[in-house]
Amino acid sequence: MRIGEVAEVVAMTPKTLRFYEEQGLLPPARRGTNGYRQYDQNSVDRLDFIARGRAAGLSVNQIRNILAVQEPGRAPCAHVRDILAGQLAELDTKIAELTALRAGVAASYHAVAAGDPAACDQSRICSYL
Amino acid sequence: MRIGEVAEVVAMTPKTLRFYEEQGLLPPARRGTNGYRQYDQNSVDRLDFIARGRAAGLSVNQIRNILAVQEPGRAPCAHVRDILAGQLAELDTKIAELTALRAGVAASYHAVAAGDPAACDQSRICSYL
DNA sequence: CTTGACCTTCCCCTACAGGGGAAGGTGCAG
DNA sequence: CTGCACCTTCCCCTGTAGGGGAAGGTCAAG
Repeated sequence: MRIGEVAEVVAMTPKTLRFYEEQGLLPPARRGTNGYRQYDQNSVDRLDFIARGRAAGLSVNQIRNILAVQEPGRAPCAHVRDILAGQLAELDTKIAELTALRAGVAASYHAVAAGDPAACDQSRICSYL
Repeated sequence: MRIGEVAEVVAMTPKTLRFYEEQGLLPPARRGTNGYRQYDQNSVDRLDFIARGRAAGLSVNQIRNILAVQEPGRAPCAHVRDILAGQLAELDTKIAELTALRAGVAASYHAVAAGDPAACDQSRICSYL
């Protein structure tokens, strides 16, 4: 398959596939006599895997780490599990921080909303923040 | 206070303070006769607010929107309230997105953790992601 | 034969949030 | 007076995840 066909199958662009190859997420593609990259079902599977990782919020770097561990030896799943656990912890922290900030903004909002609009209009200055 | 002192107090660098000023998060600093920027407790308070926002994952742009509301002499309270409401909605959306992503990652994590390591070894790609 | 669609490499561009370091001015201590 | 730490502006660099478009090669069809 040519790069454009594969790209369409996996819902990416040729640019993205070349980028992933350059970044080491794909092995250097075989080339035809014309120099065109040639792909097969293996490539599609790998790209689908990459797409799932991206959808799970993993960075290209994290995915490369996962893929690199597959090559030599064993236990890629344990590695994947650890990376996902880290991802969960990161998300939990971020959610907690955002929730705290939301509370702060909500407090400001209620202070403003509870203020007397007349006083505000008079001074043209919002004094409730 | 000089820029370096303030930077240390708020655990940032002088570079960052100049960057925030350039980006409109800080008003253009007063200057001494020598051209040095001069800061006061107001600046520190504002920078602390910015730091909390950044720590919560808000972009400089979002923080600027929040801070623009606090500029005195500008907007009536109704407008202030609306902008804060917009910020709240944005935060809610972001929290919801992160929460959904967390659920997806958690599902993948449990699938991997519950998976058979043998099956993992067989396929070149972790089949549980 | 030529057109159009595809492919190749190459370099630059985006937004984000600053960091590095140069070249030059300032202020205080020894 | 000199050294050093600090400040100023200026421009370029980093990493992320690609996108835009140029210049040129290739292939199938009309």
